[in-house]
Order: sequence, then C-alpha cells, then structure tokens
Amino acid sequence: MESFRTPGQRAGLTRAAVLGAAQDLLAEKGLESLTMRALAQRLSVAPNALYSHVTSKTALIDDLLDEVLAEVQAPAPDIADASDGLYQLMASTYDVLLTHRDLVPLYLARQGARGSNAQRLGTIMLALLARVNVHGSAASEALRVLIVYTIGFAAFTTHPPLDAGVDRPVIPAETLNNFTNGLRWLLTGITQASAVS
Amino acid sequence: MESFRTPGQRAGLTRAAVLGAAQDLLAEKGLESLTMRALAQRLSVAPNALYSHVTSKTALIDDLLDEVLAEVQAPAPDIADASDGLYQLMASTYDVLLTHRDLVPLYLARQGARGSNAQRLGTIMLALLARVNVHGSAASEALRVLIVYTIGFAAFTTHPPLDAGVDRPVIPAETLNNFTNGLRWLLTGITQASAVS
DNA sequence: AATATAGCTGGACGGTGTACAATTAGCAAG
DNA sequence: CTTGCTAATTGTACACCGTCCAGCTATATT
Repeated sequence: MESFRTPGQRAGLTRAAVLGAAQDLLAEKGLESLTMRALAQRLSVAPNALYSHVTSKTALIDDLLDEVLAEVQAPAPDIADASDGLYQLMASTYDVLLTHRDLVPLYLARQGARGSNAQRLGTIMLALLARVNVHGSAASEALRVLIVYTIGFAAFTTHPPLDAGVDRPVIPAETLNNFTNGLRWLLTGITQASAVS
Repeated sequence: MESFRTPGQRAGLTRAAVLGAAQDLLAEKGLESLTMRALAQRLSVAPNALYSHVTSKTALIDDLLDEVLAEVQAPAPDIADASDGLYQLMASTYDVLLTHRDLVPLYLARQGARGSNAQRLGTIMLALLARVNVHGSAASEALRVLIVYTIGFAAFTTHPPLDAGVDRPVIPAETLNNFTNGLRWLLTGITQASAVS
C-alpha cells in the first residue's frame, strides 16, 4: 500500500504498459473502476506518474478504443464479393466489440474513435462500397449507417436490453443471428439503392 | 449566492419541479453542467434538498430519459398500413431525440430507459410488428434492431461523426434522408423476412 | 565531468455525488 | 388550541475524482 520509491526514482513505466494495465483493469473490474488512482496503484506508482505517459484520462480512453479496433479482421479490399467483404468486416467488428464489453458504451458516448485504426477501417469500407457502386455522399451515408448499426447493436447485446416482455432467455447465438440478419437487410438496402440511382 | 433559508424552512420543491429544472439546465448548459450542485443552485436550494425528491442522480437521469420519450408521437395501433406506422413511430422518435441532443449519449451509455413511456412505445411497436406477421422472438429481434438503429443514428447526428474524409458540409436535411433511407431498408428487410418464414 | 531532461513523488486544489444530524414548517389528532 | 409527528431543508463533512505544481533525482546529452 505504501510508497517504495522516493521522489526521483523511476518505476520504468511505458506508455504501452499504462495502456495495457488500463485494458486489464477494465476487463477485470469494469468501467467504473477504471480510475487514474486505481490504475496507478495497479502499476505501483503515484497517480501523477501516469501523466508522464498520457496527457489525460480522456486521451487514454481514446487510445484504448483505437487499440481495440486493431483486432478487427478486415478483408482484403480486392476480395471477390465486395458486399460479402463488408459483411465480414462488420461481423468481425461486432465480434471484437463483444470481447471488450466495457468499452462499448464509450464508443457511443464519445464518438467512434478517430484514431488511426478507425481510419484504416473507414478507408477499407469506402473502397468496398465503391466496388458496389456507392460513391460520394451516398458512400459516407452508408458508412455511417453500418457503423451506427454495429456499435449500437453491440451496446444492446452487452448491456441488458429493455425488452417489452416477450421471451426471457437471451441466447447469445440468437442475438448473433439477430445482428447478422439486420446487417444483411442493411447491405441489400444499400446495394439496391445504388442500383436505382 | 447566499442562503435565504435556515434549516427547517421549506422551499416548496416538487419532484416535477426538480425534473423540469434538470431538463432546462440540460438544454441551456449541456450535459457536463448538469450537476446536483448546479441544479440545486438553479432552484435556490441546498444540494442535499434534491435528495428529498430524487433518490440519486442516476435515477434522476433515468426519469429524464423516460420523460422525453413521452413526446414521441405514436400512431394508432390500428393504422391502415402497419409498416408505415412503424416508420412514423421511429421517425418521430428520431425527431424527438434530436430536440434533446444532450440526452442521446445517455440513452446509449445506460440502456434505452425501461420507464413507462419506453414500455408504452415498445408495446405499440410489437403490435405493429404482429400486423406485418412478425411474432415471438423474431419480433423482439426486430424491435431491438429498430431501436438500436434509431438511437444510434441520433447519436451520430448530434455528435460529429468520424468521417473518413469525403465531403465536408453535414447538411441536416441530408442526414435526415440518410436516416430514413436506412430505416426503410430495415423495414423492408424485416417484413420480407417474415414473408419467407 | 557538468548540465539538461524527463520520470517520479508529495501534496494540494477544486470539483463531484451523497450520507448524517440538527432544525423547523405544516399538518393530523387530541 | 395545543401537542406531537413527519417530511422538507440546511450545514457540515466524507470519500472520491482528475489534474496541476513544486521538488527530487536517475538517466541521457554534451
């Protein structure tokens, strides 16, 4: 509990170590417990020490969000069926989000992470959309719809939904079907719309 | 700035007054400024006084969320075209959400408000879904998809999206089109799926 | 070897939500 | 008309939060 170091002595912290510990703490104790003080304690360090490696808690979380997005498996932009590529990408995103349940509300509260990984995924999505003849503003619209839907659905999956009293047991596999169904609806809608215009 | 009342003297607070002031404060100063102390000051009352009418800040916000949902204009359950009824309901919800921008992130972070108004809307939606031959678990799935999509889209509308660098000006009318397009995709998907099964 | 830099600690500041005890206004009952 | 109970309100305070500032010193730079 007490301090082992006197001022001036180093603890060998790294920015990566801080991010990693934050991710662990989040996974173990949940979002509410992710506090700068708790994080510092886990690293056996004074709370202020963190600010040598992270400019603010907000920035820390932003980095966390983008770091998670690195796990998303994106299909090659030249995949045979572009529409299928979009499907795979969103499905993988959904999957990744479910393995980091506590972060999901943050994606929403903040806004979908402008980090480099997010940009990478965005670019791939736009490329795929272009291959199904969706360009310009229509493309960014479709992009938005897909992202919204995926993150939103993850939010409703991870945290208990409202349920207007129908059937009780929320089976994960069912929920996955639920997600993929809606996703397909959106994708057919997007591609059909481009066929008309 | 100072206290006009001595302990024991009443201020005539009501639960409704507290909720109302909270809503005003939110609209005027934004989410960050909605603090128990600020709320108390606006009502010329000590911060603790609020706890005679509200059990916690969380509960207060929950009530706020549900109160806003009362503004949603729901179509009569026996509207001619049930699918159109769903469309109108979600469109109205989207509209209401946009007039309370600061609450939107809260709907997501928390989870869609289990209050009485939310239940009322849920029931109506299920009734409409039944009329387009969607029942049981499929119905609650569809319900979830529609809610997720609407709230999620509102979130991306109110708070600046990420934008992978295409076109700049985010015209509200365009965004509305964006929303209604996706909504139609979902609705056709939902109804078509029921036609198959 | 001298000096700058950057990591760390101690301590503090201003903010938050909220519990506790003491006061007293308003109302019901005698 | 008095008495007493309940519930609204205040003052005070606690524990916690994110973060700034000043000092110390191990390390990198010159």
